[in-house]
Amino acid sequence: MSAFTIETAARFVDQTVTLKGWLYNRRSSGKILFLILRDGTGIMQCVMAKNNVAPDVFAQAEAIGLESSLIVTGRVRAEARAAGGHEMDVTGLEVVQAVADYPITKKEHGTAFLMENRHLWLRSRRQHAVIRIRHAIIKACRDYLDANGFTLVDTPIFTPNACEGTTTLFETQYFDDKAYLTQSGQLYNEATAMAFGKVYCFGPTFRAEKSKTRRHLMEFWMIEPEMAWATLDDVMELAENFISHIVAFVLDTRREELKVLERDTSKLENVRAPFPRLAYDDAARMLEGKGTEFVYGGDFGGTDETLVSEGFDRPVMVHRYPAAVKAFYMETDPADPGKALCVDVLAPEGYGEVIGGGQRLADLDKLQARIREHGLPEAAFQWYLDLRRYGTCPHGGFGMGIERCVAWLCGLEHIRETIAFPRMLYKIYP
RNA sequence: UCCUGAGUAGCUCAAUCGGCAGAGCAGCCGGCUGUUAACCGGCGGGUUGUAGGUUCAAGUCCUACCUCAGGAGCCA
Repeated sequence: MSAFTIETAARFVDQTVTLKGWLYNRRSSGKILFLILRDGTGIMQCVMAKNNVAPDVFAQAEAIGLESSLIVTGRVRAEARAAGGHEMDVTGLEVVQAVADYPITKKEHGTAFLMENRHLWLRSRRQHAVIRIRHAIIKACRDYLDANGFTLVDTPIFTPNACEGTTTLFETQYFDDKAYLTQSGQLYNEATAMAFGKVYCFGPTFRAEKSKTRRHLMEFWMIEPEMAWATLDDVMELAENFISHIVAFVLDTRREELKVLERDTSKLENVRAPFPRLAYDDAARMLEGKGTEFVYGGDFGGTDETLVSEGFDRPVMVHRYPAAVKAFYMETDPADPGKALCVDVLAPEGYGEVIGGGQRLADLDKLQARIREHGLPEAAFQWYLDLRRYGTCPHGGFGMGIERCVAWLCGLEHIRETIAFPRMLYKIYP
């Protein structure tokens, strides 16, 4: 009986249960009171008839404000008229705390107000659905890699050097030294892949880019698998199977939440491997005459990504970008030395890049030359170069940004809703 | 960092050419035994983001600043 939660109400039909939760909404019709409670697992309508409870209990229930914490006792009943399919006939009520003036009301609010009250906004139905889908996505990521021979080896958050010299790092004091917050676990992944074969890391990453768009956070979570003895083709195959598994798992286990979000799930049903593969040169050709500012040889902008992906009903894998626009550790294409053996997976419906990865440069001399060309401090990379001195081999992997994946699967306008407490440009409260 | 837009009641927004500061929701009081953002009647609620300026008169026009939102670049 103590195990009752709203989510499992179907198992408790015709039983008297105790529900601990919060007052989500209330409607009244004279001598009958509809208390809509939430308990973290769902929402349930609790019906209190005036002649079923003591007069003071009824009066108390009429007076308490939204988000009052309550312990309600009553009998569970299947009821088609109630959202969720079940409701409770209330016989007992204990008010743990009567709340007045809960800031978030039933009518519409602006984004600024809701973000200022993010700690309370999380209680709302939409936000609840998003965070539960996020959880399902993370579980699917781990399950897939765990079931396919990958070992979780987490990488450090404090790092002494930049992974990619171009992006901005958050600098922090490390006793008498400076340290930076990680922006990728990839270089360390390469070390652990040489020790364990197939590995992944999963954790927060930090980018001090002054980006102010619907696709950027200063702090975001990234899952990064890395495989020894892998080519670009292996990396692409992993990426499409990985994403297919995640989408299938979410469709399978989070239907209710997708419904709350009014997500068009037909667009997600198509997401099955294999994904179309598009060479950079072909993608660039698709952009010709589309009126973008894209110039051949450069990277794609957000609108370019949308233009490329809109011709496909599932994610598209764009590979072999010009080496000049990619990071120093990318392996070059033996068939075209100007190109890097890399891949970006572009999500459909304009959600853009969710995965970036590729095959890593395996040769010691070439890697040393590349580090010099990029003006990176060679001394800091000695441990990384050791990986090429002692048993180098073809290897590769990718990183997937969890928040972009959540935004895509949930069909969200803005990435700020994909994490409980988003860190955004100049905004770090609450 | 750059470009654009917005700051008016607790919240979401009105306010015509510069001429008495308004509505819905929330709150409070009352009504209703099946409501679905319930509904119906009544009441209270304002230093119009901040600081200057123009004017008989500024929410409205001008200047600066602050905050927020949208977009760009960069990226996942």
